[in-house]
This record gives sequence, C-alpha cells and structure tokens, in this order.
Amino acid sequence: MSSKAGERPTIKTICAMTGLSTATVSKALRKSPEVRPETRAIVEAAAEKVGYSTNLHGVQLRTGKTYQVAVLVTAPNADTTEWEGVEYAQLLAGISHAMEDTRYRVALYAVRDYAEAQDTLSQIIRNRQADGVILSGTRPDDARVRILKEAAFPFVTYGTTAAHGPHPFVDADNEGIIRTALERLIARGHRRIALLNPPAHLSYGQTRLATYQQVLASHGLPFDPRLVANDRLTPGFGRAQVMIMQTLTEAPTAYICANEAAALGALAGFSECGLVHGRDAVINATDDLNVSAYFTPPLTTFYLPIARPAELLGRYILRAIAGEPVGDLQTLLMPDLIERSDDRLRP
Amino acid sequence: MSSKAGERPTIKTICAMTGLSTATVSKALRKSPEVRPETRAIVEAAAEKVGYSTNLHGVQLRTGKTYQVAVLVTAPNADTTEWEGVEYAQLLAGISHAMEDTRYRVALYAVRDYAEAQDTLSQIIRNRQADGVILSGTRPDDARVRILKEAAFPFVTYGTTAAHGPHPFVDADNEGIIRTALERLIARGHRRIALLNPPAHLSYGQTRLATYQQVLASHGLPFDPRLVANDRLTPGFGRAQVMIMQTLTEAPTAYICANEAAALGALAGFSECGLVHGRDAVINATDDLNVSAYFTPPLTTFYLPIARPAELLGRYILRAIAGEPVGDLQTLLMPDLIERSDDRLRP
DNA sequence: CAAAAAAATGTAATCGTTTATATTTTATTT
DNA sequence: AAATAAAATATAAACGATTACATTTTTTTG
Repeated sequence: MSSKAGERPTIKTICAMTGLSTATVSKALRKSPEVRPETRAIVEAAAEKVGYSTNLHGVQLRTGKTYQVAVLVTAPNADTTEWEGVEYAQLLAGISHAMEDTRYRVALYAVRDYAEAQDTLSQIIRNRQADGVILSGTRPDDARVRILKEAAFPFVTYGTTAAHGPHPFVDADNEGIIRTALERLIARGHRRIALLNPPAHLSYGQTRLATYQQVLASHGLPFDPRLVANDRLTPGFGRAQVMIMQTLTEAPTAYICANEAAALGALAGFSECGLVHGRDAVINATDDLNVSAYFTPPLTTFYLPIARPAELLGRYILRAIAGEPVGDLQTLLMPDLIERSDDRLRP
Repeated sequence: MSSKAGERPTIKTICAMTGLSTATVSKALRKSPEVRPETRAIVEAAAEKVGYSTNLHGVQLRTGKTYQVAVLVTAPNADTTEWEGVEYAQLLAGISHAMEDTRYRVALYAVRDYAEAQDTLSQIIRNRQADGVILSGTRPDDARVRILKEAAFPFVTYGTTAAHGPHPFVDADNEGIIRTALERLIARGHRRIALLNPPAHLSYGQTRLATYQQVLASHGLPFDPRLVANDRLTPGFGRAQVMIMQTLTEAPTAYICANEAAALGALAGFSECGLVHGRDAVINATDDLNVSAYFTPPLTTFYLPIARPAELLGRYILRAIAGEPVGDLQTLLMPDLIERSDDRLRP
C-alpha cells in the first residue's frame, strides 16, 4: 500500500496488488495465451480497480511502434486561398473514426506544397514518426509514392498513380463518372461539351481527360482542346473559363465541372455573360458535399459522400500496417448520379 | 566503430564518437549553459555528421511530455451531414503551420457530439495523451471547459464562454459584426431584419442575438422573435427559413446569415419564392471562405480569412502550455466588411 | 510414484532520454 | 604554490513497457 493515490497506475502497481511479476502482468494485459485464464482474470480485476491504462510512451520506446498515422494535408498559404471544395475536415474525421477502437491516432502534417511533402515524408520515415501515411492529390508519377515505396513504408493514397506498381489506394471512379456524364449529355443532344478539370499534373484530371477523349471518339465527335481547362478548382477558375469559352465561335452547350466550387464559379460566369442555365448551356458537377442542390438553379451532380472514402482510407492504412496484401486494399467508388435538371439541349 | 551503419544514431553514438558522457551530450544538444561552447561545438559537429535527431519516445517517457496538441473536431455521422461551411481543413492546417518549427504535432480527435467530446477529453487528461487541447463550438456554460479547468490542463478555445472565468480563446468579434451589419442595414432603410443564427446553445449565437436586440433597441426598433432562427448552419436551414419568413404579414427585407452556407440556402429560398435579391430583400453573410463573391448575385460579407484565427490558436496553445498568463492569450478578430451589393431598401 | 515434458511464472535487460548527485578539471584567492 | 571556489563533466538511476531466458509449478507418461 505504498503507492500514492494521485499517481497514475503502472504495471508495477498491479504487480504490487497481485504479487505477480511484470512479465506476467504485461502478458496478461495483452491477453497472451501464455498466462492462464485465472491469472488473467486477477490481473484484469486489479487493472479495472485502479483504472489502469497502458502508457503508450513506454510501449513506443520499447517496441518502436508509434501508433500514429500521419495524414499529409497540402494547404498552401492560406491568405490567398479560395474555396476549393474538398471537405478535408470530413475526410479527416472519417479517418479518425475508423481508428477509434484502436491505439492509433491521426497525426496531422500540414505541408505547403508537393516539394515540402517530400521533405516531410522523408523526415517521418527517417525518424519513424508514424507507422503509416495517408496521402492525397496523387500524380501519375508521384515522388511521394516513390519515397514511401523505396522505404517499404506502409501507406494509402486517396487517388491513383501509374508509375509505381500496385499500392493501396481509394479513389472515385473517375472513368465511370466521365463516361456516364458524357454519354448522358450526348444522348440529350449536346455536341460541344467543356471539361473543367483540376491541375494537369493530377492523376484524376488525366484519367478524366483520357476518358473524355475516348468517349468522344467512340461517338464520332471531334476533340477540341479549347474546351478543356486545367487549374485549381476554385470558383474563380470556373467563372473565368465560362467567360473565355463563351467567346468561341462554337461555344460549349454543357460544362462538366470536377467539383462544386468550380461549378459555382461557372454559374457566376453564366450570370456575368447573360447566359441562362438550361436555355443556353448546362453545368454538371462532381463532388462530396452535395451543396449544388442549393445553387440557383440546382445542378445535376455525381455525389460521393466523403464519409465513404474516408472510412476506407482509415481502415486500409491499419490493414496496410498489419501487412495485408496490396490487392485487398484498392477500391474505386462510383458516386451516385443525382439529376436535378433536365439538361437537354434547347435548339 | 562498433555501431552498425543502418541503425538510427542515438546519444550513445555521439558519446562513442566524442568520448563524452551521455549527460554532457544530452545537455550540449539542448544548448544548456552548463556545457562549454567548445564541447558543444564538438557534439554538434558529431550530431550533424551522423544525422542525429532526438528520439521523441525516449524524451516522452522520461519527461512525461507528449509534444502533442489535441484538436477536437466535432463531426457528426457524416452520411447525413450537409455542408456547414466551416473550412476545418484550413483551420487545422493553420494550427499545424504555427507549430512547424517546434517538436509539437497536431493530433486529431474526431468526436461525434458534445457528450463524446467530454469523454474524450477526460481520457486525454487521465492518460496524458497531449500537452494541450484546442476546442471549438463553445457554449456559455461549457462542460468541456469545466473539465479542462478542473484538471488545470492547458487549452485554447475557438469561441468564448461565460461561466468559467478567464481562459485563452480566439474568436471573431461577433458583437462588432452584428453591430456594424445592423447599423449599416438600418441606415439603408431596413426595419425588418432577420437573423439566421447557429444553434441556440452556442456562445456566438447568443452574443449575436444579444447584440441584435441591443442595437434594435438603441434605434427604437421593435424586437420580433419570429425574425430570429437558430439551427445548424446548412444551406437547407437558410432556404427553409426564407420560405417561412416570407409568409409573415410583414416579411423581412434583409437577412443576416451567420455563414455562407446558410446564405447560399437563403438565396435558393429567394429563387424558390420568386424573390429578387436587391429588389425584394437582401442577404448579408459572415464567413471565412469568401465564396459568396461567386453567388448570384454576389453578397455583402464580413470576411475573416481563416488563417488568422488558426495561426493564433496554434501559437496560443503553445504559449498556454509554456505557462503564459491567460490575459495575453485572448483575442477577438474583426472581419473585413466586403460590400458587394448596395443593399438599400427599395420601396 | 518418479521422471520427463509442458505450462506458467519470474528475473533482468533493454529501448533513448533526462537529471540528481558525484567527481574531476579549471579558475580564483591568499 | 597551496587552499578554496567555481565550472565542467561523468556516473548511474530513473521513466513504463516488452521480451529473451531462467526458474518454478503443473501435467503427463511409463
């Protein structure tokens, strides 16, 4: 009874209570089959009584495990940043929820750009600051993925790559989205369809563009590069592109926007140019917020609730850390098509 | 020369290289004045040479410090969640940036609601899982703040409280916002001004309401409770409230929305009811995204770039952990008024 | 029932750092 | 130059867990 009341109980506290050794108590707490059930029950009762919880720092030092999952978030200097639509908070919360009954925690690493991400990753690997990493904004040939693969460090990407062989990932089915969106618009009479795409170096932008070209070709329609724009998906981008494309001799009659922020900007562009949605042209979006239900007018959208990829990312990184084979940790998610407007071409 | 090449260097590695003891090396690395400059230079050179970086787990175990700042994010079950506008990702990134040259990291704790937040906090305190906590969504009498104060645990809130005595906080100057917005609208002829407010239990909603009543009174205008609504600030809320309030015998001619999500919904409500913004009524917003520049039409907004509070939260929690007095860690930030529409009452 | 095998528990080292205390070295004083 | 004070460095014990390995206890076997 020498242990101070206020002190946090340790394994030694339980040793003192039960008369067992640290080895046995440690094993009992981890439910090792080496200790027999009666002993374990005694240990568990004692642990319960004093409110024991394991001190992670001891474990971390001894085993080298960190029980941290590093999530890299690229957030450029925030003062100039316009809304880009991705609800990262939901994404992070979803990942965190997926780990709530484990020892693992989400550690956030905010980086300013792609280069800084590489430095941060090298540092995380060198100093073993995490057991696994979650990345987003992938490129076909992605230096961050290369670093992780070379170090044989567990990771999952939100987005696909092309140059690195298989690795765990979660992504929206961009090919399916573009194919469905495009064929729907073509079936409704549109022939000049614009694509407002993310920056050209991102994998999903390239997937979308490739699919766009394929589908056009398979319908015998020409590909006009002036109808494709790549840049950060802000409202400003959407508005600017509509204003530019409307000056073409054959202006587009439909816009496929890669997120709702760009779609909102496109609507602002319509208003600026005196275009009426549904009469002069239409806009479709893809996103995870479903806020386009409240645009004026509401837009047809491919909606993927962000909780779905988030949950998968969280589960996959734990399984990747546990050493599961890559093949079981790859998923493309197809969003729901929500038709909020008719979108037929009016002659 | 017995140390393996691939092994991560430790203090002992440097001891072997320099012939010094662990105590001296440890002190030298932490720039203690006890070791003399020449010795320190030797240690630093050796450390540099082998690429030494301190193993946090050793430090954590020995000192009990965690070098973690827990950020609690309340994210309800994501599948039913509409956009609520707060760009938490930016907030988190800002906090993370503020700590980038320190040992501290942001550890994310996603909780589903207020009750779970209390449990999580108790656990963080009991298990010493962090050195400090950042909270948002404060209430005047906030159980989480109570828990933290009782445990004398360092924390900073994003939002104010009323019942707990002074503590570090950062917040928007809601009183200033409402006063400015209201007097501006009154000066432009409006007499029936609606307030679309967050859920009633939140501090900032109550501050806004109290200021609203004061300003009305000081201008001799009556307070009509039917012009105030409290709920989660989704687009759906904004639209529903416009549709309800427009049926009043004396409908409001202006709406002050607590964020851009609600303002977007209010605009959708206008469209639904056949109202024209600027002719029948006007909408003002407050927010941190500035996306209302792209609404149709663009709205007058009080804009507080989220990087500002985020940076402060990050800096304040470090200073709170360091033991600075509370008085230096309290800031109200006044957003910029961005006038995008005239907003005068048309008779 | 004694000997051998299997199961359960105990001993003690270890992970990398910090720090109280002890010891040595250097500087100051007389 | 010896005695003393001050500065610099070294020794060794933590922090709380895990885990080889040693020892004891229980079970099985002939």
